[in-house]
Amino acid sequence: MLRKQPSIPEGDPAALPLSGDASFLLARANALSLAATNRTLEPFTLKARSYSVLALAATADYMSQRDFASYLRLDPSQVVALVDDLQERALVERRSAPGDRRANVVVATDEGRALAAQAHAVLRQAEDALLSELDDSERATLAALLRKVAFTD
Amino acid sequence: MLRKQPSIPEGDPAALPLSGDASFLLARANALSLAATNRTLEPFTLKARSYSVLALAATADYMSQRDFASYLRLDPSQVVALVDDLQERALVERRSAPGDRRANVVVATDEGRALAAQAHAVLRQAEDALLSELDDSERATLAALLRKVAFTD
DNA sequence: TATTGTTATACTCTATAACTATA
DNA sequence: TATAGTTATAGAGTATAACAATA
Repeated sequence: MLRKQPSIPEGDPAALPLSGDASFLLARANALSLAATNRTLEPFTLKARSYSVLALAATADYMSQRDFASYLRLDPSQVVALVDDLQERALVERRSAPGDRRANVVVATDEGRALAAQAHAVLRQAEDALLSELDDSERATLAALLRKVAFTD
Repeated sequence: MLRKQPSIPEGDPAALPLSGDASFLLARANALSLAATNRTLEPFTLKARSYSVLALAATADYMSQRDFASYLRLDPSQVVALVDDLQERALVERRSAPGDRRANVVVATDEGRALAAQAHAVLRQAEDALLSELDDSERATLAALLRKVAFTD
Protein backbone atom coordinates (compact mmCIF):
# COMPACT_ATOMS: atom_id res chain seq x y z
CA MET A 1 0.00 0.00 0.00
CA LEU A 2 2.01 2.99 1.20
CA ARG A 3 -0.27 5.79 0.15
CA LYS A 4 -1.86 8.70 1.94
CA GLN A 5 -5.43 7.47 1.81
CA PRO A 6 -6.05 3.77 2.37
CA SER A 7 -7.49 2.13 -0.69
CA ILE A 8 -11.21 1.47 -0.66
CA PRO A 9 -12.00 -1.14 -3.28
CA GLU A 10 -15.47 -0.47 -4.62
CA GLY A 11 -16.62 -3.89 -5.70
CA ASP A 12 -14.60 -6.07 -3.37
CA PRO A 13 -15.54 -5.64 0.28
CA ALA A 14 -13.44 -8.66 1.25
CA ALA A 15 -10.31 -6.75 0.27
CA LEU A 16 -10.94 -4.22 3.04
CA PRO A 17 -8.94 -5.62 5.93
CA LEU A 18 -10.89 -6.10 9.17
CA SER A 19 -14.12 -5.14 7.43
CA GLY A 20 -15.55 -8.51 8.32
CA ASP A 21 -15.48 -7.46 11.97
CA ALA A 22 -18.59 -5.57 12.97
CA SER A 23 -16.66 -4.19 15.92
CA PHE A 24 -14.10 -2.57 13.62
CA LEU A 25 -16.77 -1.11 11.37
CA LEU A 26 -18.65 0.25 14.36
CA ALA A 27 -15.47 1.74 15.79
CA ARG A 28 -14.47 3.42 12.55
CA ALA A 29 -17.95 4.71 11.75
CA ASN A 30 -18.28 5.99 15.29
CA ALA A 31 -14.89 7.71 15.11
CA LEU A 32 -15.96 9.60 11.99
CA SER A 33 -19.32 10.42 13.51
CA LEU A 34 -17.86 11.57 16.82
CA ALA A 35 -15.30 13.81 15.17
CA ALA A 36 -17.94 15.40 12.96
CA THR A 37 -20.31 15.83 15.91
CA ASN A 38 -17.73 17.52 18.10
CA ARG A 39 -16.66 19.80 15.26
CA THR A 40 -20.29 20.73 14.63
CA LEU A 41 -21.04 21.41 18.29
CA GLU A 42 -18.01 23.61 18.86
CA PRO A 43 -19.88 26.90 18.22
CA PHE A 44 -22.35 25.88 20.95
CA THR A 45 -19.62 25.13 23.48
CA LEU A 46 -20.94 21.60 23.58
CA LYS A 47 -19.43 18.22 22.84
CA ALA A 48 -21.04 14.92 21.97
CA ARG A 49 -21.34 13.91 25.61
CA SER A 50 -22.67 17.19 26.97
CA TYR A 51 -25.08 17.45 24.05
CA SER A 52 -26.41 13.97 24.69
CA VAL A 53 -27.14 14.89 28.31
CA LEU A 54 -28.79 18.16 27.31
CA ALA A 55 -30.83 16.56 24.55
CA LEU A 56 -31.96 13.78 26.85
CA ALA A 57 -32.92 16.28 29.53
CA ALA A 58 -34.91 18.18 26.91
CA THR A 59 -36.68 15.09 25.63
CA ALA A 60 -37.26 12.65 28.43
CA ASP A 61 -39.15 13.37 31.61
CA TYR A 62 -38.40 12.21 35.08
CA MET A 63 -35.09 10.55 34.40
CA SER A 64 -32.68 10.43 37.31
CA GLN A 65 -28.94 10.88 36.91
CA ARG A 66 -28.70 7.11 37.25
CA ASP A 67 -31.07 6.73 34.32
CA PHE A 68 -28.95 9.15 32.32
CA ALA A 69 -25.86 7.12 33.09
CA SER A 70 -27.23 3.79 31.96
CA TYR A 71 -29.03 5.20 28.95
CA LEU A 72 -25.99 7.10 27.71
CA ARG A 73 -23.56 4.42 28.83
CA LEU A 74 -21.67 6.81 31.07
CA ASP A 75 -20.47 6.28 34.60
CA PRO A 76 -22.72 7.97 37.19
CA SER A 77 -19.74 10.02 38.33
CA GLN A 78 -19.32 11.40 34.83
CA VAL A 79 -22.96 12.43 34.75
CA VAL A 80 -22.33 14.52 37.85
CA ALA A 81 -19.68 16.58 36.09
CA LEU A 82 -21.67 16.92 32.88
CA VAL A 83 -24.83 18.03 34.70
CA ASP A 84 -22.76 20.39 36.89
CA ASP A 85 -21.49 22.12 33.79
CA LEU A 86 -24.87 22.36 32.09
CA GLN A 87 -26.49 23.54 35.31
CA GLU A 88 -23.93 26.32 35.77
CA ARG A 89 -24.85 27.46 32.30
CA ALA A 90 -28.54 27.37 33.26
CA LEU A 91 -29.30 24.84 30.55
CA VAL A 92 -30.56 22.14 32.88
CA GLU A 93 -31.86 21.94 36.44
CA ARG A 94 -31.67 19.31 39.13
CA ARG A 95 -34.99 18.71 40.86
CA SER A 96 -35.56 16.36 43.72
CA ALA A 97 -37.27 13.26 42.45
CA PRO A 98 -40.83 12.79 43.64
CA GLY A 99 -40.95 9.81 45.96
CA ASP A 100 -37.19 9.35 46.36
CA ARG A 101 -35.27 12.10 48.05
CA ARG A 102 -31.94 10.50 47.14
CA ALA A 103 -32.48 10.91 43.42
CA ASN A 104 -32.25 13.97 41.20
CA VAL A 105 -34.44 14.43 38.19
CA VAL A 106 -32.60 16.33 35.48
CA VAL A 107 -34.71 18.67 33.37
CA ALA A 108 -33.76 21.11 30.63
CA THR A 109 -34.62 24.77 31.11
CA ASP A 110 -36.36 26.73 28.35
CA GLU A 111 -32.96 28.07 27.43
CA GLY A 112 -31.55 24.56 27.37
CA ARG A 113 -34.36 23.29 25.19
CA ALA A 114 -33.79 26.14 22.76
CA LEU A 115 -30.07 25.44 22.54
CA ALA A 116 -30.68 21.73 22.12
CA ALA A 117 -33.05 22.46 19.25
CA GLN A 118 -30.52 24.71 17.55
CA ALA A 119 -27.75 22.17 17.96
CA HIS A 120 -29.99 19.39 16.76
CA ALA A 121 -30.74 21.25 13.55
CA VAL A 122 -27.06 21.66 12.74
CA LEU A 123 -26.30 18.08 13.71
CA ARG A 124 -28.82 16.91 11.15
CA GLN A 125 -26.64 18.43 8.47
CA ALA A 126 -23.51 16.78 9.82
CA GLU A 127 -25.33 13.46 9.92
CA ASP A 128 -26.49 14.03 6.40
CA ALA A 129 -22.87 14.32 5.30
CA LEU A 130 -21.87 11.24 7.24
CA LEU A 131 -24.61 9.21 5.60
CA SER A 132 -24.16 10.76 2.18
CA GLU A 133 -23.43 7.38 0.61
CA LEU A 134 -26.79 5.99 1.72
CA ASP A 135 -30.19 6.70 0.25
CA ASP A 136 -33.24 7.34 2.45
CA SER A 137 -34.26 3.72 2.56
CA GLU A 138 -30.78 2.60 3.53
CA ARG A 139 -30.60 5.23 6.25
CA ALA A 140 -33.84 3.97 7.74
CA THR A 141 -32.60 0.39 7.60
CA LEU A 142 -29.29 1.28 9.21
CA ALA A 143 -31.04 3.17 12.01
CA ALA A 144 -33.40 0.27 12.67
CA LEU A 145 -30.59 -2.29 12.79
CA LEU A 146 -28.37 -0.10 14.94
CA ARG A 147 -31.27 0.46 17.32
CA LYS A 148 -31.49 -3.26 17.89
CA VAL A 149 -27.75 -3.62 18.45
CA ALA A 150 -27.41 -0.51 20.59
CA PHE A 151 -30.00 -1.76 23.03
CA THR A 152 -28.85 -5.35 23.35
CA ASP A 153 -28.30 -5.00 27.06
CA MET B 1 -38.61 6.63 34.51
CA LEU B 2 -36.43 6.12 37.58
CA ARG B 3 -35.57 2.48 37.18
CA LYS B 4 -32.38 0.49 36.94
CA GLN B 5 -32.59 -0.41 33.27
CA PRO B 6 -33.82 2.24 30.86
CA SER B 7 -37.05 1.22 29.23
CA ILE B 8 -36.81 -0.09 25.69
CA PRO B 9 -40.21 0.15 24.10
CA GLU B 10 -40.58 -2.68 21.63
CA GLY B 11 -43.03 -1.35 19.11
CA ASP B 12 -42.35 2.35 19.39
CA PRO B 13 -38.83 3.34 18.29
CA ALA B 14 -39.76 7.02 18.43
CA ALA B 15 -40.13 6.71 22.20
CA LEU B 16 -36.44 5.92 22.55
CA PRO B 17 -34.91 9.34 23.19
CA LEU B 18 -32.08 10.31 20.85
CA SER B 19 -32.63 7.19 18.77
CA GLY B 20 -33.28 9.38 15.76
CA ASP B 21 -29.63 10.42 15.88
CA ALA B 22 -27.39 8.03 14.01
CA SER B 23 -24.47 9.41 15.97
CA PHE B 24 -26.04 8.36 19.27
CA LEU B 25 -26.88 4.91 17.98
CA LEU B 26 -23.36 4.48 16.65
CA ALA B 27 -21.88 5.65 19.94
CA ARG B 28 -24.01 3.33 22.04
CA ALA B 29 -23.56 0.33 19.77
CA ASN B 30 -19.83 0.96 19.67
CA ALA B 31 -19.65 1.29 23.45
CA LEU B 32 -21.26 -2.13 23.86
CA SER B 33 -19.05 -3.61 21.17
CA LEU B 34 -15.85 -2.12 22.56
CA ALA B 35 -16.58 -3.29 26.09
CA ALA B 36 -17.30 -6.82 24.88
CA THR B 37 -14.21 -6.83 22.68
CA ASN B 38 -11.88 -5.73 25.45
CA ARG B 39 -13.38 -8.25 27.85
CA THR B 40 -12.93 -10.99 25.27
CA LEU B 41 -9.34 -10.06 24.48
CA GLU B 42 -8.22 -9.88 28.11
CA PRO B 43 -6.89 -13.49 28.18
CA PHE B 44 -4.67 -12.61 25.20
CA THR B 45 -3.28 -9.49 26.86
CA LEU B 46 -4.69 -7.52 23.97
CA LYS B 47 -7.20 -4.71 23.71
CA ALA B 48 -9.32 -3.56 20.81
CA ARG B 49 -6.63 -1.17 19.61
CA SER B 50 -3.67 -3.51 19.87
CA TYR B 51 -5.70 -6.31 18.31
CA SER B 52 -6.63 -4.13 15.36
CA VAL B 53 -2.98 -3.35 14.72
CA LEU B 54 -2.00 -7.01 15.04
CA ALA B 55 -4.85 -8.20 12.84
CA LEU B 56 -4.07 -5.61 10.22
CA ALA B 57 -0.39 -6.55 10.26
CA ALA B 58 -1.43 -10.18 9.81
CA THR B 59 -3.78 -9.44 6.93
CA ALA B 60 -2.47 -6.57 4.88
CA ASP B 61 0.89 -6.44 3.19
CA TYR B 62 3.21 -3.50 2.82
CA MET B 63 1.33 -1.05 4.96
CA SER B 64 3.41 1.63 6.62
CA GLN B 65 2.74 2.94 10.10
CA ARG B 66 1.15 5.94 8.43
CA ASP B 67 -1.20 3.61 6.58
CA PHE B 68 -2.05 1.90 9.84
CA ALA B 69 -2.84 5.25 11.42
CA SER B 70 -5.23 6.42 8.74
CA TYR B 71 -6.87 3.05 8.26
CA LEU B 72 -7.46 2.53 11.98
CA ARG B 73 -8.15 6.21 12.62
CA LEU B 74 -5.35 6.48 15.13
CA ASP B 75 -2.76 9.19 15.46
CA PRO B 76 0.63 8.16 14.02
CA SER B 77 2.18 8.68 17.43
CA GLN B 78 -0.23 6.18 18.92
CA VAL B 79 0.75 3.63 16.31
CA VAL B 80 4.35 3.96 17.47
CA ALA B 81 3.43 2.89 20.99
CA LEU B 82 1.14 0.08 19.86
CA VAL B 83 3.72 -1.35 17.44
CA ASP B 84 6.44 -0.97 20.10
CA ASP B 85 4.42 -3.14 22.46
CA LEU B 86 3.59 -5.78 19.86
CA GLN B 87 7.17 -5.85 18.63
CA GLU B 88 8.54 -6.38 22.15
CA ARG B 89 6.25 -9.36 22.35
CA ALA B 90 7.57 -10.61 18.99
CA LEU B 91 4.11 -10.49 17.46
CA VAL B 92 4.99 -7.99 14.74
CA GLU B 93 8.15 -6.74 13.05
CA ARG B 94 9.15 -3.41 11.58
CA ARG B 95 10.83 -3.73 8.22
CA SER B 96 12.23 -0.89 6.19
CA ALA B 97 9.86 -0.10 3.39
CA PRO B 98 11.15 -0.90 -0.09
CA GLY B 99 11.68 2.35 -1.96
CA ASP B 100 11.28 4.69 1.02
CA ARG B 101 13.81 4.48 3.79
CA ARG B 102 11.78 6.81 5.99
CA ALA B 103 8.85 4.42 6.24
CA ASN B 104 8.42 1.21 8.22
CA VAL B 105 6.37 -1.68 6.95
CA VAL B 106 4.70 -3.50 9.82
CA VAL B 107 4.34 -7.25 9.41
CA ALA B 108 3.03 -9.90 11.77
CA THR B 109 5.36 -12.74 12.76
CA ASP B 110 4.19 -16.35 12.59
CA GLU B 111 3.56 -16.13 16.29
CA GLY B 112 1.58 -12.94 15.79
CA ARG B 113 -0.50 -14.45 13.04
CA ALA B 114 -1.29 -17.44 15.23
CA LEU B 115 -2.36 -15.24 18.12
CA ALA B 116 -4.44 -13.08 15.82
CA ALA B 117 -6.22 -16.14 14.52
CA GLN B 118 -6.96 -17.39 18.03
CA ALA B 119 -8.24 -14.01 19.10
CA HIS B 120 -10.30 -13.68 15.96
CA ALA B 121 -12.07 -16.96 16.64
CA VAL B 122 -13.10 -15.88 20.12
CA LEU B 123 -14.11 -12.44 18.90
CA ARG B 124 -16.52 -14.06 16.47
CA GLN B 125 -18.43 -15.43 19.45
CA ALA B 126 -18.52 -12.05 21.15
CA GLU B 127 -19.76 -10.49 17.95
CA ASP B 128 -22.37 -13.19 17.68
CA ALA B 129 -23.70 -12.18 21.08
CA LEU B 130 -23.67 -8.50 20.18
CA LEU B 131 -25.68 -9.18 17.04
CA SER B 132 -27.95 -11.76 18.63
CA GLU B 133 -31.05 -9.72 17.80
CA LEU B 134 -30.26 -9.80 14.09
CA ASP B 135 -30.70 -12.70 11.69
CA ASP B 136 -28.05 -13.56 9.10
CA SER B 137 -29.56 -11.39 6.42
CA GLU B 138 -29.78 -8.40 8.74
CA ARG B 139 -26.18 -8.90 9.83
CA ALA B 140 -25.02 -8.83 6.24
CA THR B 141 -27.06 -5.70 5.57
CA LEU B 142 -25.72 -3.95 8.64
CA ALA B 143 -22.14 -4.78 7.69
CA ALA B 144 -22.64 -3.51 4.15
CA LEU B 145 -24.19 -0.24 5.31
CA LEU B 146 -21.59 0.30 8.02
CA ARG B 147 -18.85 -0.35 5.50
CA LYS B 148 -20.14 2.53 3.40
CA VAL B 149 -20.39 4.87 6.38
CA ALA B 150 -17.09 3.84 7.92
CA PHE B 151 -15.21 4.69 4.76
CA THR B 152 -16.85 8.01 3.96
CA ASP B 153 -13.58 9.86 4.11
C1' DT C 1 9.81 21.88 1.28
C1' DA C 2 7.23 17.97 2.57
C1' DT C 3 6.77 13.48 4.80
C1' DT C 4 7.91 9.35 8.10
C1' DG C 5 8.66 7.97 12.42
C1' DT C 6 9.47 9.44 16.93
C1' DT C 7 9.26 11.87 21.48
C1' DA C 8 7.15 14.77 24.74
C1' DT C 9 3.24 16.81 26.68
C1' DA C 10 -1.27 18.02 27.90
C1' DC C 11 -5.94 17.14 27.74
C1' DT C 12 -10.08 14.28 27.64
C1' DC C 13 -12.28 10.23 28.70
C1' DT C 14 -12.99 6.13 31.47
C1' DA C 15 -12.98 3.12 35.53
C1' DT C 16 -12.75 2.39 40.53
C1' DA C 17 -13.26 3.01 45.18
C1' DA C 18 -14.97 5.40 49.05
C1' DC C 19 -18.10 8.58 51.35
C1' DT C 20 -23.09 10.71 52.69
C1' DA C 21 -27.76 10.68 52.65
C1' DT C 22 -31.48 8.42 52.02
C1' DA C 23 -34.29 3.99 51.20
C1' DT D 1 -28.39 -3.80 53.60
C1' DA D 2 -28.77 -1.47 49.27
C1' DT D 3 -29.05 2.58 46.25
C1' DA D 4 -28.44 7.78 44.55
C1' DG D 5 -25.38 11.23 44.20
C1' DT D 6 -20.83 12.88 44.98
C1' DT D 7 -15.73 13.20 45.34
C1' DA D 8 -11.12 11.82 44.45
C1' DT D 9 -7.86 9.54 41.81
C1' DA D 10 -5.53 6.81 38.56
C1' DG D 11 -5.38 4.89 34.07
C1' DA D 12 -6.43 4.78 29.20
C1' DG D 13 -7.24 7.21 25.14
C1' DT D 14 -6.63 11.39 22.20
C1' DA D 15 -4.59 15.56 20.17
C1' DT D 16 -0.67 18.69 19.29
C1' DA D 17 3.71 20.32 18.51
C1' DA D 18 8.46 19.68 17.67
C1' DC D 19 12.54 17.08 16.05
C1' DA D 20 15.82 13.98 13.02
C1' DA D 21 16.11 11.35 8.89
C1' DT D 22 14.79 10.98 4.36
C1' DA D 23 12.23 12.27 0.15
